[in-house]
Amino acid sequence: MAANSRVTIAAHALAWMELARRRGREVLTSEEVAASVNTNAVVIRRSLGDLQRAGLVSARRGNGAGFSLGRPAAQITLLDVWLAVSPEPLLALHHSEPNLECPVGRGIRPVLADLYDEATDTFRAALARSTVADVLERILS
Amino acid sequence: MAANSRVTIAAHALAWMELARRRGREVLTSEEVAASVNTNAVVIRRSLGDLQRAGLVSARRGNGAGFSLGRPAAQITLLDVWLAVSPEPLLALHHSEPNLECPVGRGIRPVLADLYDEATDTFRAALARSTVADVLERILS
DNA sequence: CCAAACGTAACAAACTTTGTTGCTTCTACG
DNA sequence: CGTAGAAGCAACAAAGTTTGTTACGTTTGG
Repeated sequence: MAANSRVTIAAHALAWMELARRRGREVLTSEEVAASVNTNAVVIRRSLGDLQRAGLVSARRGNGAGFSLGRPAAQITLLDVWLAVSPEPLLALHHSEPNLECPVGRGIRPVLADLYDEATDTFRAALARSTVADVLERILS
Repeated sequence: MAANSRVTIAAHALAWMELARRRGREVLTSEEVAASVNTNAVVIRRSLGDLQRAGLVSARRGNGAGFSLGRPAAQITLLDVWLAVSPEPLLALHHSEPNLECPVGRGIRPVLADLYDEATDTFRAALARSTVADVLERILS
């Protein structure tokens, strides 16, 4: 249960919302999304809450309410999704400070942080190349 | 404590071993490495054990034993380190199977797996561009 | 033989993730 | 204007990781 499946859950929800939209259902409840993802509705509300904070979906409350896409699926990249739901860096530095009396302990953190950032940037760029619409297209083809 | 600091610990250990080597100390004990990283010697033995299994370091046991680099620091990339210590994928799929009666639930997993693999490959390629020797150079400069 | 150091198992503490329940808040609609 | 339906949210448990720690076996140079 270690790794992050939040991007997967969120991307699944968005693709399903887009498919429903094409079928004429603009708004879905968390229950309906949860049925496709096969999880609890609260888990979906939490995930879609993250996406809402990032503007990727909008939520209406009250009777007959639910979630809808905040903008066209072709304008939501997987990078947008990742940024919305994934607060953790891909690689972490030491969590207890290294020994500063050692030259390596003293100097290694900015060096690694820099290299990790570079690698993370290429990862992000790759995610930015696919949209929710692309994902749905590939699912349906 | 969520994210992976194993690459950091291992890279720190390797850079320190290389610096010690240049100073004439070919072999370091786990205690000596632990002192620089500022952690427990058993943690270092676990980490260097992973690296040893990947051929990046060698360990000698018995009296006067310790760890030494398995090949030149300029030939150990951060990708080698990552592969040696990081079994987890960067992004995970659903851990409970999605609803297979929904088109999205049925088709999304290979699509996402493919996209995640692409992004992970660029991440790996970025890590492959730096070696332990590069890291040490940047620390010392 | 024996001392030094790796190898490894076992365990606790802290933390995350997911799932779940229960309650509150909002709002469209009759 | 009340009510039902649905999001929002807090709290909690179960399971899993990570890190640190102790303890003990295993190896080997001298």
